[in-house]
Amino acid sequence: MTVAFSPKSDFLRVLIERGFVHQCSDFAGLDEKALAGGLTAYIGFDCTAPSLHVGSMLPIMMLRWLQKTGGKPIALMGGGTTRVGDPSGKDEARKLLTIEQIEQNKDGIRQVFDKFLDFQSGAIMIDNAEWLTKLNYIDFLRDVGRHFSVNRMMSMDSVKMRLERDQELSFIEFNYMCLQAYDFVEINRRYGCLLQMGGSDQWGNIVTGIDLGRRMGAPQLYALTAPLLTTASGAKMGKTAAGAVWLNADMLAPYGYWQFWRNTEDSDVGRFLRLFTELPLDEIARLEALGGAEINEAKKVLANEATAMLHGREAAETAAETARKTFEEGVLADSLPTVALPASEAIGMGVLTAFVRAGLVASTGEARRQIKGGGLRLNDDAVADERAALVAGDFRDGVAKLSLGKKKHVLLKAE
RNA sequence: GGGGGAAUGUCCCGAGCGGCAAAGGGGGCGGACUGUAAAUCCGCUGGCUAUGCCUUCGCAGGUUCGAGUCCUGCUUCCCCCA
Repeated sequence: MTVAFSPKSDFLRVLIERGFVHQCSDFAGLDEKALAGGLTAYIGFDCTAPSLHVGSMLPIMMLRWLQKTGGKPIALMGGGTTRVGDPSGKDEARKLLTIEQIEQNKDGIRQVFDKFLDFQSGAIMIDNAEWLTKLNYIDFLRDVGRHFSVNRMMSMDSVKMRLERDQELSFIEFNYMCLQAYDFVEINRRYGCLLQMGGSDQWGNIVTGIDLGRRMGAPQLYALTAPLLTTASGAKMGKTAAGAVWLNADMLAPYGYWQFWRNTEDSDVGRFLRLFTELPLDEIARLEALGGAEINEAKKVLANEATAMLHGREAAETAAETARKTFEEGVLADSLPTVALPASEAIGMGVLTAFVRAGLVASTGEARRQIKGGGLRLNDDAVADERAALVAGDFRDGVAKLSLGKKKHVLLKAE
């Protein structure tokens, strides 16, 4: 998406240059506010999982840039809205999370924000449970509900689509918009926040909030959305074979995170460097221009920078080194993911079981199939016999290397 | 309130004359080719202590040697009429 507007403020300039901007309710007006300094903006995050995943990196980076350009970022935890459970999507009797679970999730998510935002100097994290749970239905209807135009909500794309397709749109879901809109007004009232950002799918909700603000006498509010991120081949970002690409280290080790970025498609490298690193644009332009196999250098830079920001420079370097040894030298790197077993159990264990225990395959049946397809390797030799067992000699220095395909390696350690 | 449809492999979509571990796609995984890329081609895509055994077609019963398929009841969803 090319944005024609030429901003005067650093905030908008950086966001536009780097490709964060999809739509804005009023570029000129927002630019002015940003230029005046101290712009406060927020983004909402769900608390449905104990960690955010890469899909959330884009909004997180927007908050980070806001702070870097002199603004005040607010990370809003959806503790209140998560309690209702977002009903969008159709099937699934979705289980409601308990309040304790939500609190735990919040703790996990907070760890990530600590790395990207500076809470000592202005950034804040809030939870909409603080005000939403205290709402009284009658009061809410009287003071807030009357300002919502159902006509208008019916005309929103997300709603129209559902109606046209005869898909159910539950009352809760409809109310979700109202709560989210109310959040915006409430956050403005409490923190003087003028801007809500989010993914492009949030446009309708944000604009509803602006509308509500106007009717409730709030100052002019603004919306800014980021493009929905897909890879160049159209897949949604953030899912890989191993599952979601989590941001918390205890759910995905730095090595795995590094690998995720390293495996970026060629045509995504430049875009991702702009979005997910803070390298200067001319440097990125240089990296992006690399052709052929040289583009791999750009991918390494991307992986290093992105991992360093999340897990620290040291962890990034370790991951890079592990990858270098593993892929470029074919040497066994002792920092690969490791699964430890008692020696008594490990030696004599069937290969099928071993790969299951290492977490590379889900069942012995899958292991069998992978062997047929030549996908499993033990110490870099293809496993040919599914009945083979691990012997003491397989453990060099107590460690055997199990591989699935070319990229996934796990060390099995006999203790 | 009346009438007519629908629910399939625990990722999704979807075929399925009483012999079914169940067609076909998408997605995913693996192999070949490469550069840890893309594109392309090929294979795989219920579980297990495995020439066998066990569990799967909304739920519960029934008919049958044998049920995803036929019958009955129930649940949920959709459409038309009121």
